[in-house]
Formats: sequence, C-alpha cells, structure tokens
Amino acid sequence: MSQPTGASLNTIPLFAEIGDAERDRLSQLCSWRRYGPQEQIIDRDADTSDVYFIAEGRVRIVIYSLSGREIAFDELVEGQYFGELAGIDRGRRSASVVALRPTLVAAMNAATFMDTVCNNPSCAKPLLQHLARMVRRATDRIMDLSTLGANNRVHAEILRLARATLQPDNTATIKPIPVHSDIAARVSTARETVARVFGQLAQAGIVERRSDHLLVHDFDRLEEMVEEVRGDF
Amino acid sequence: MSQPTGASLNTIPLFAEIGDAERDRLSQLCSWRRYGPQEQIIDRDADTSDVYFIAEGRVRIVIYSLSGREIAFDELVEGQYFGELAGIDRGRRSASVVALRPTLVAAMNAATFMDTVCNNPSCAKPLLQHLARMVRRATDRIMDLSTLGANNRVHAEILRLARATLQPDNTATIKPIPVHSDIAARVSTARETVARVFGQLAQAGIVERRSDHLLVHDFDRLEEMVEEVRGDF
DNA sequence: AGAACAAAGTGATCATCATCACTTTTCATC
DNA sequence: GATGAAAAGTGATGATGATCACTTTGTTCT
Repeated sequence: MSQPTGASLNTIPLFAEIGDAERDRLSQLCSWRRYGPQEQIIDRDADTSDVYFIAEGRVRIVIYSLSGREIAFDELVEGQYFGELAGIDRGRRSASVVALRPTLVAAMNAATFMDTVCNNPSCAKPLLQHLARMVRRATDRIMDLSTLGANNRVHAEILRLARATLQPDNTATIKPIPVHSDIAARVSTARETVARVFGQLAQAGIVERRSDHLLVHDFDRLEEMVEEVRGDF
Repeated sequence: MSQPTGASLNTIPLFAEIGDAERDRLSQLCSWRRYGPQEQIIDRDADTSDVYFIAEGRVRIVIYSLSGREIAFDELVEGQYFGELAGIDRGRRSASVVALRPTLVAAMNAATFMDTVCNNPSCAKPLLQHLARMVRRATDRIMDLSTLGANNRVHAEILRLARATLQPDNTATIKPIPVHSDIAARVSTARETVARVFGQLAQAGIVERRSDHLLVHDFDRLEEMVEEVRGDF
C-alpha cells in the first residue's frame, strides 16, 4: 500500500524534531497498511523486524500462552509505535499485536529505523526513554506478581486505572470500565477472581458500578489495602 | 576518588568504538569508587541518576520488598553497567545494587552519559540493544510468573543456568551451585520450595548434587516437564 | 578439633485461587 | 421487543505452595 493521502509520520512524536524533509522521506520508505478490528498485525511467531507507527486506530500488545491464556501488556493509540524490540535487535517478536479498531500503520524497515534513530539524537533520546519506561513498567509488574496475591493485584490495577482521575475528595472514576477478562489478563489472574474482587469492593462501599463507568468512592482505602499486604511479611 | 592507575573505561564494550581520546576524556569525568562486599552502591530510594560502569568486581541487582522478601534481577561483572534507567529518564531508581565482591566502578553523570550515547551511534546502538534485551528478559519473566507454578519456575531456572553447558549427550553442569535462597529470589518462590524441587529431581535421577557442582543428567526431560504445564491448559 | 553460623532438608498446616459448572444479567441486532 | 451472544456473578472443590518450626548437614574461623 502506498502512502495514503493525508497520512504521514507527522503525528509521531518520535520524529517531531527530525525535520520535514527527512520525515517525508521516511514516510515514503514506509509500507502503509490498514487493519480491521481483531486483525493481527504482528504474530509472535513471525520472523519479521519491521517497526510500526500508528497513524490512526488502536492496538493491543498481548501474548497468548500455549494454554490459550491471554497475557495483556499494553494498548497503543495514534502517535505510538510497536515492534521496536525486533527492530533494534533483530530478535524474535516478543509479543503479538492485534488491532482493536480500524487502524492505519506505517511499517518501517528495521535498518531504516536503526539508521534514523542512531543518527538523530532527537530520536535516540525519546526512544531510549521509551525503552526505559518499558523496563520500569515490566519491573513493577514483576514486583506485583512476586509480592501481591491475585486479589491485591486487581486492587492495584483499579488504582492504576483510577489514579489519573483522582479528585481532591478522594474519589475517582474509571470510564469506560474494562471487561473483567481484560483486567484479568493484565494482572494474570482468572476472570472469576476479578468479578469476586469487584463484588467485595462494591459490598464494602469502596467502589460502585454505574451504567457506563466505575466510581471509586475511597481511593485511599483501596491504596491501604494493597500496601498492607506488601508490608505484611 | 580520582581515576585509579590502571583503571579506565577501556574494558567497557559500550565505549569500544568511541575513540581513545574521547574515552579518556570520559574516564576523567567519571567519579571512580570502590565498594566492598555487601556494600550498597545504589539504594532504590535514593534520588540520584549517575550511570555506573564496572571496571572490576561483581554486583547484584535486587529489590527488597517491604516485607524483606528479596526479588533478584541480575548479576553484572566487569565491562557491564547499571543505573542506566535513571540516567536516561531521570526517574527514581528501579532497583538496588549491591557489591558482591570488591568492586571498582566509574560513576558517570547522567547528562554526560546521555550526551555521549545520543551523539555516538556506536554507543546508541549497543545501548538500545541492551535495553531491548532487558525488556525481553522481563517479559519472559512475566510470562513465567503468569503461566508456570512455583515448581516449574524452579525447573525453568535450572534450565537457564544449565543451558550454556549442554552437552550432546543431554547432560549439563551448573557450577557453582547457587544457594537455594538466591534461586528462590530469582523465580519468586520460597527457599523451601527450591529445596523440595531439588529433592524431587534428585530422586527422579534428573539431577545429581556433586560436591561443588550440580549435574543435570537429563536436560530434555527437564525441558518437557516445564513445557507440559505451559501447554496443559 | 570444636564452636558458631549459614545453608539445606522436611513434615504439618492453612490460605489462596484456579478451575469447573452453572445461572443471571447485559448488550447488540435484527 | 425478541433472540442470541457476551459478560458477569457465584458456589463448590482441589491443588498448590507459603509459612512455621525444627533437624540435619556444611562451612568457616580461630
């Protein structure tokens, strides 16, 4: 697919300071592709090394274990990119990527990507920061898996989802509410456990399920519940 | 501490192709420090952002949970570096670092580090690869924690330790044998569980404990034991 | 060689959760 | 508004493994 009209790498912060000419050149070197919802963009077992930039749409980074269990990592939207690990080290794909809605991506050759980022400090720096963030998030998740029980991991996930909207009155909102199985995939537990935890929290008046959003009535309380166990033994 | 005689960044592969003059300049910009065994080099709670290069010695990357539980990440030796995450993004320290033996490090200012790596493609590339590797390893660990039981994680760790020495006759050697509590810290389980797993494996004739090393009699068998469960459900 | 301490081995117990097997609710669509 | 199909809720059950409380074995140091 040739570069669609109106589409470009202009919306990708990574290339914000690279210069218009160079960015246009890169845009044309990319292979532009559209994917529909549920369509797989990267297969974990595929032996490719392109780096993908999202021009529009939304994708989910995920690994399916042999058992079919889903381990969710992240969701990315316009302006973000994925496939950079294989692009950097030419290794195997570490995860699969699935489109969640109609998505337009620019697939860049690994060599082009590496040339560009290594020779442009304005790219190298944000890319390094991006990778550092990935390592930090993974480390935090390892910590959670190592020190928290399943229930507390759900609590911790609710806190993560709610934190952005935390009000001075100790209230927060999660909207839209992810489906339980997605939460389960993110904290490595069973869908039923998520349901039970939500039930308990609602019982205790800590959260309340409204039609299209979840109201967290007592953010601090929830935070205590997680920390208690962390320090417990 | 000024740069000790005989010490330099020459032994750091990251700077292998940076040019002698530049490397010497960097060496002098570093603060050189010695640490004794058990001494903490980076405290997880400290608000610093230096990047450390190991000229000699050995260090362990580790996080202690509030409960005192130890979560082990890696051990690094001469030529390797740590503290790069905070150096890159100026964020908090993600883990603590402890010297395991007498260790000489060069501490480099975050700004100097970032300037150097962003402006030298010969540094940027290996650093990116290094970070990609960290993300991959963390992802694998998350997979293990999410899909394997504690026993199988110990099996998987034995495989990791043994793989490098795998012989054509399906035999391998681990030397020296890490103490059980270290293995436990690396796979997030209890010391007792590690002891029990070793007991079972010895019983089954799959491994054998010799004076100073562990003999893996049947590497394939052990591999099957891990995969069985991965694909089981 | 013995003392002192670290590491390893082991049984008993108990809490946590994954899993199974349904039922009930909600949602999307015709 | 009916009809499937997802999603959510829930009880029962069983396996796993963390924890506790020792004992035994190894190491190191003087």
